[in-house]
Parts: sequence; structure tokens; C-alpha cells
Amino acid sequence: MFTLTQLTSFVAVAEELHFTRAAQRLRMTQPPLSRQIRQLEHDLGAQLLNRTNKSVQLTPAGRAFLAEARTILRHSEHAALAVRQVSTGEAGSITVGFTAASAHSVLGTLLSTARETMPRAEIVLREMVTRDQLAALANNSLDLALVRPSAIGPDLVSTPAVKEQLVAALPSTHELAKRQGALHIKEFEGQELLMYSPVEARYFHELLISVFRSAHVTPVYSQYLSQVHSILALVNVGLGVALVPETAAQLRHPEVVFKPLELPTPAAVELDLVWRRTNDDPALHALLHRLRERIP
Amino acid sequence: MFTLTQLTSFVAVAEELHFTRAAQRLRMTQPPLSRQIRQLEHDLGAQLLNRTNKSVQLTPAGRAFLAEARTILRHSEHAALAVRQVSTGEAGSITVGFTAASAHSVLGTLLSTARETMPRAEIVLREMVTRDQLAALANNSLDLALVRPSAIGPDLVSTPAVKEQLVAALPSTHELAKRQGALHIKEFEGQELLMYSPVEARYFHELLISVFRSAHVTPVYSQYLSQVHSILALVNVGLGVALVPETAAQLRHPEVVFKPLELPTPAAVELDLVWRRTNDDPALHALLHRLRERIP
DNA sequence: GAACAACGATGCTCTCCCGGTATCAACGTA
DNA sequence: TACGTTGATACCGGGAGAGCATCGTTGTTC
Repeated sequence: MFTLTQLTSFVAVAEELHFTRAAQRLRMTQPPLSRQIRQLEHDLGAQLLNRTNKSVQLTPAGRAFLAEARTILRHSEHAALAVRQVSTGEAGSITVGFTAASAHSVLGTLLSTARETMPRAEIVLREMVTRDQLAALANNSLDLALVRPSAIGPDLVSTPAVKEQLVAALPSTHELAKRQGALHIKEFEGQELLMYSPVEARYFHELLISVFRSAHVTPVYSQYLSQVHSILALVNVGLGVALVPETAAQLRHPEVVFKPLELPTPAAVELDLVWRRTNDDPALHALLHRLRERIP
Repeated sequence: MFTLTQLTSFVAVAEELHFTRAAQRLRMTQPPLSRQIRQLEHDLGAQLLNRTNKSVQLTPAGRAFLAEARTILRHSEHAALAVRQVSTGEAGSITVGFTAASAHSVLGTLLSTARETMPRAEIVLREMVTRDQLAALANNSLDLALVRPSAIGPDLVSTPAVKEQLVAALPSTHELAKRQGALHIKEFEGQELLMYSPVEARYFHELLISVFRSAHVTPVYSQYLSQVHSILALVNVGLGVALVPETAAQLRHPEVVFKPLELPTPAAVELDLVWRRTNDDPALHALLHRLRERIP
């Protein structure tokens, strides 16, 4: 097989059609260049150049090989550059899991951060619930997870990503919707509340349970649902009131009114970033580093 | 820059994830292999492998580079093979010029020969008149020409490709068309003959002039045309009789009848293969060699 | 037509890279 | 704790490749 050095030598000679000039371009003397080309021709088993004392010309085989040689060299240079970018985290691929609700908050920051500061890196997105994300992290099919706070194993690392307030979502015809200013949690006493499922949306479920318990309020749980947007859809048709994270207000519904909420003890909806402790992917660490600057 | 040897080494280690086994596969010992990989990593400025005493693992950069390395190696092997094929004439590109009439005779043989015996070679076809073909040969835009016999310069070589008989083409309503057997040239005395143009179809024109002169026959020249197929089109509508090469009988016209012709002195329509004496394209010579076996 | 200039090929020498052998160092296991 | 496994290191020898000097051929010029 031939050598990349032989290829650069051959390309130089083919372009100059002159051994001495090509040798100058390659910063070497003419004799070893002549030998290199001869060696290359011998390795390939084909004549690449017709040389007389007065002229050097490409044979058809030489013309064909020139194109191939240029491609191989270009590809090699590109590979050398690309691998350096991957090792510094400038390029690479990160698979990010997210919960449906996080699409309205920190996921946007994450994507714009990546696009602005690491334009050559690819972010692959997967919507999954918290439990599945943690499993996917463990079996390497996810690099980074955006999940609700939950118990994680010792091989995972987590850091809080966002903390947002709960707001009230009310049908526009509801009496509380016509009130000015913030609502107090006490006003939810006896209200028909669209509640989060204790299984699929365990985090929200337990959060709301504790919020109502500490305020000594008992609403009427009319329906159990797992997704914020399905809850809002039911608020929209007047089936009850709900408590949702404030960024969910971005989900516009014509008949839904959002109102700030006053709580006796502060409660916030949190979202964590989680990744494998042993994951040394430079792109992941570059992204985490950039995110740390943008997320309080 | 790195070396192709380094790439094969790296691919072996990346596939085995074990230096000693990879070294065995490469038919070398482990220490130089370790050094090669280290040198490669140094050249690239990136860590490709995480090695402990008990395990070797690819870094993200290593995974990225593995794909690139495989591509480069595959491409290199392909290039080495391809150039050998071009140099033996198995592959390559030949531009062939042909006259409209030759499309019915030797061009078919030429194409099928090329397709059967040199499947990896590409034949580019250009229809041109004889004079233009000879000019195109001279300025390298044609490798091989199919032309009527004509004076050629010393830098061109020619060999006869086909020699075919003249046949008579008659309107089906013509009295001679109803005769059984061959026609004698004498029977063309005074007939309305569709004649070849003395400029664009000089070869045919001069051939027919000499045929009639040596037989002491004087037909009536009704029209001058340059292409065989336009002559046959006029025979088809009854505008006269004509003499055409026998392969032109492949051009079917409903009202045209072909008949063999008896001549006092034999005359044949010839077609030559012409190429540059200095053209050393192996594909051209391979094709010429194969054609010599098929053309008498 | 002879001298010269230009250019690629060749012979020789030296250096440095690469591969092999022997050995070390670290880590896991019995 | 001793041993086995595995990658890293030290050292040595051979060969590939670079440079220098020179040759042989060919086209040019006076």
C-alpha cells in the first residue's frame, strides 16, 4: 500500500508537471522526490507519469489517480481537524432526554446555548418520562437527562436546572378568573381540581399534595392526568381548575386564564440536569460548562 | 499529519480493544503498536483511547476518528485497485466519434465489444462528420474516430473497420422493384437517382461517381443529399432510386425495397477506425485489441 | 555541429524512524 | 501475598528516506 506522503508528492508533481519545481514546493530536493514517485508507481503497479528529459505528462492512470489522491488527502485533513474538534467538545453528538413540560422552560436555553457556542455539535432530542430517562442514562442511550428531582444512583450526577413557581390555571368563566391580582391557595378549598396522576406524574402529584396539606386546604380531585397540556385542555373546556408551572402559560388556550398564586410556605417546580458520572464525552462537558454560565 | 499505517493500527486496536491481540492481527509485537497509537494521538492532538491495565476503551474522539479512518482506508484500497484497472485498460473513459451511417454497422460491434470485455470502461459517443472527427482527434477531444476513408496526417493511424456492399433502394411501386433477384448497374441508365452531396458526403459522392463511370452508366441526378436516412426517406415517397450501404437496410421504410447490386468492378463502402499515434491510453489500446479479434 | 543548459535518473552516505527483545509497572485475582 | 495479565518503557539493530554529487539525454543556440 502507498503512503500519504507519496500522495502529496504525487499531487505536487502532477500539478507542477516538473520534478524540480515540485520538490521546491515540498521543501525537499529533487532526487528523493523522483524516487518517491517511482516507488509509488511500483506499489500501485501502474505508470502514473510519462517523463522525458524535457517534459512530464500524466498518463490516463495518473489522471485517474490524481483525483483519488486529492480526495484522500482532503478527507485525511478533514478527519484530523474533526477529531480535534470532537476532543475539545466543539463537535460531537449529545443525546438529551427531556420531559414534555421541560420543553417550555430550560430545553430552549439548552438548545440555543448549544447552537450558539458549539455550532458543530449535534443535539439529539428524546422526549421521555423521568423514570425512562434515568434508565436510558444507565444503559448509555442518553447522555444528558432533564428530569424531575428524584432519587438517583451513585453513578449519576445531578444539578438543579430550573426552579419555577406554580400558577393557577382557570376557565375564563370561573368566578376566580374575574378577580384582580393573585389568588391565595385558601381559595381552592372545595374547588374541582384537575390533578396529576400519582403514577405517571408522581413528582407533580406529590408536590401538590404537600402544597395543599401544608395550607390545610382540601380541593375536590375531579380527574387524574399525567401531562400538563392535557390538564390545560380540560381547564379550557371548563372541567375544573389546576395548578401548573409558570412556563406552561406559554401554552395558549383561548378560555384559560393564568393567575399568580400565594402560598403560606414556598413551593417550586424543579427540574434537574442528570448525567453519568463516568461520561467523559468532551462535548457533554463543554455543554454543561456553557449551561452553568447561563443557568443561575 | 498521520500515516495510513497508523490508521490500520488504530482500526485494529479499536476493533479488538486489546493491544496484544491487535498486534497479533497486524503480525507485529505489542510495543511498537503502542508507540504507533501514542504517536497518532500526539499527531492528532487528541486522546483516542482510554487505557487502563485491564481495559481499553474508545473516547468519543476515538469513535469519531474510527469511522473516518475506516473510510480513508477503504478509499485508499479502492484507489489502488482502480488505478491498476485504468492502467491495464480494464477501466477508463474513451470518447468515440462516429458518422451517422456507421451507427448501423460497426458502432454496434464496438459498443457490445466494450460492454462485454471491458465492463468497467466508459464509452462516450459523439456523432460528427468525418472532417470534424479528424479535427477533434487532433485536439484531444476524441480518442477514436469512425470515419470514411480520407487523407490523414502522419500523427494519426487508421485501420479499415468495415467494408460493405452497395445495395439498390427502390420505391415499392418502381418497375425494377418487382423484378426477382439482383439488379445490374446497367439497369440504372437514365433512372432518377437520389445522389449524395459532393460537399457534406464527399466520400459517397465520389464513390458513386466512380461506380457509374466504370460501368459507363449515366443516371439522372435528381437531388443532392448528405445523409443516408434522408435519401431513404425520399425513396420512400417515390422521388427516385438510390444506392446505399447494405446495413442501411436496417432503416425500415414501408415503401422502400432493397435489392442486391451487380457491378462489373467491385466497389465497397468502407469505414475506418482512426486514432492518434501518440495516444497511449491503455483503455483505447485494450479496445482496439479486442476489436481486432471481432472485425475481420 | 559543437557547446551549453535544463532536467530527471542514479550512486553514495548518513541519519532517524520503526520494529523486535527484554523488562518494568500497575492492577486484578486466587 | 504471590502470580498472571496487560500496557508502557529502555535499548538495540536494520532499513527506509533525505541530501549531495554526478551522470545521461535532449533541446537550443551561435
